[in-house]
Amino acid sequence: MINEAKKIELARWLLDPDSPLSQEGSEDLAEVLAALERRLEKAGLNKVFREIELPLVSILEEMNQVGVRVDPGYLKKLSGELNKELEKLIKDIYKKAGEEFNLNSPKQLSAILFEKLKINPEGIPKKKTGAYSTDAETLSFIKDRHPIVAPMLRYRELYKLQSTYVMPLQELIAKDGRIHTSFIQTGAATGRLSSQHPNLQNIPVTTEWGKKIRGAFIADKGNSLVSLDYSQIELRVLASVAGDPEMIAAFKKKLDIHRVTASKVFNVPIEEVTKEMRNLAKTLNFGVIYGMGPNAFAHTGNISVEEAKKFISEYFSDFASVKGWQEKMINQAKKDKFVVNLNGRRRLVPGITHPNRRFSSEAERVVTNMPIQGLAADIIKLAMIQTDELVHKKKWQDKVRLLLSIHDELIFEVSDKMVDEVVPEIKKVMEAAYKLKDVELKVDSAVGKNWSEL
DNA sequence: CGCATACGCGCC
DNA sequence: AAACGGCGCGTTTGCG
Repeated sequence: MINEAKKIELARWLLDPDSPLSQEGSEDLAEVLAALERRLEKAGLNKVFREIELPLVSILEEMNQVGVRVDPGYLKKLSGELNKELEKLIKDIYKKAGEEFNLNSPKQLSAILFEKLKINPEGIPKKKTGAYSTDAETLSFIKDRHPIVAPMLRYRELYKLQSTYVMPLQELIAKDGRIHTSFIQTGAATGRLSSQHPNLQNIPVTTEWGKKIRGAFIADKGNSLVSLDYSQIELRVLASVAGDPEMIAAFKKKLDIHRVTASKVFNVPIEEVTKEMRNLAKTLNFGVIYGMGPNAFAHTGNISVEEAKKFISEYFSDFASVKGWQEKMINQAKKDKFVVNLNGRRRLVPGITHPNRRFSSEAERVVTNMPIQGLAADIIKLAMIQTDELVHKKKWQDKVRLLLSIHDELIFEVSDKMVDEVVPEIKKVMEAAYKLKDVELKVDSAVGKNWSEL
């Protein structure tokens, strides 16, 4: 049974997912809930409430309670290795700076780099406090201007891993040897889940040292970790909701979507798409989902603003339905002051008619992004519910446990003996969790003894 | 002193 | 000047 306070929280969040949810209220809960349920009904949110959010409550509680096993000895060793590396870097940086300073202070670092060491600040943006930026992008940009920069970048990378992951994770291992995150159902305005204390949705994956952290997350004895992730779920959702024939055809033919985009915007046959062209197309594909403008695209893609404009306009002529869909969504939102996804999940966008372009543009990006991100979120939630039903139907409760939900992937802990039988079944359920018009869902899976093997 | 903000950065 | 959607978290800094 779900208590009334929880239902009220969910109902309020569905009605206005951006508003902060302060619990409290000694009123008559039943009465408050009844009123909210009438509002949900009127807003077309009944289905999302009853068929997605309510069934998810107990699943999330179970996940939070189960937790994921972490190897404390492994983390301790990793921490020692990181410290050793950090020591070396700190010495080197102090020597090259000619003095000691707080390496974790962007303000002090900025003073060392651009005042004391007189590094040429040309082309370097200033932050709002007036100091030159020292973020990773800036440092990479000036790497050749002074030998202090490379070790500083390295320090940043390793210190981040140490302070955000390796140290805190050790503290958070419970008596059962596992880390218990809290998945927050009302944590994201698009309908996604969030994860806190710790956040297990942003465990490093990119760098070599980052991957090592994933190695600390292990399966129980006699079990394996299994990940199942939706392939290109947001682009598939976009293709479907925009009804774009070119994108739909690409997915039907099981082509690499970024290569297809590259082939179209560069006007070359698909075999002639280079890595660079594909990379730019990938940036473009994601940029469209995020509502990226020419400025941001030029920046990310490392091209001129003029070129960026050309690529974007080429993209929208190649995928005209995407443009048409975005305009339709924006026009509707201007009338309604809210946007809904295919399941009726909504987000209020009062800023859509704001006279200041900065605010109206921001609202427009929300309007074109939320229906995509929010439908993808619905799909993974339905997958959680339906895989849970599968596990119960098959009486696999003791053999298959859902541990993590990371936006487009689910991670299970599965008894070794059951892996071969279970994985194809879960995959099947996930791929059928939601019927997207004209586009199939595709799920990839991986099995390992720890998270870094997945 | 605690707290909010700025900055930076990890993930999808 | 300006930066593209959604998050959570560690550290520094300045404010009350």
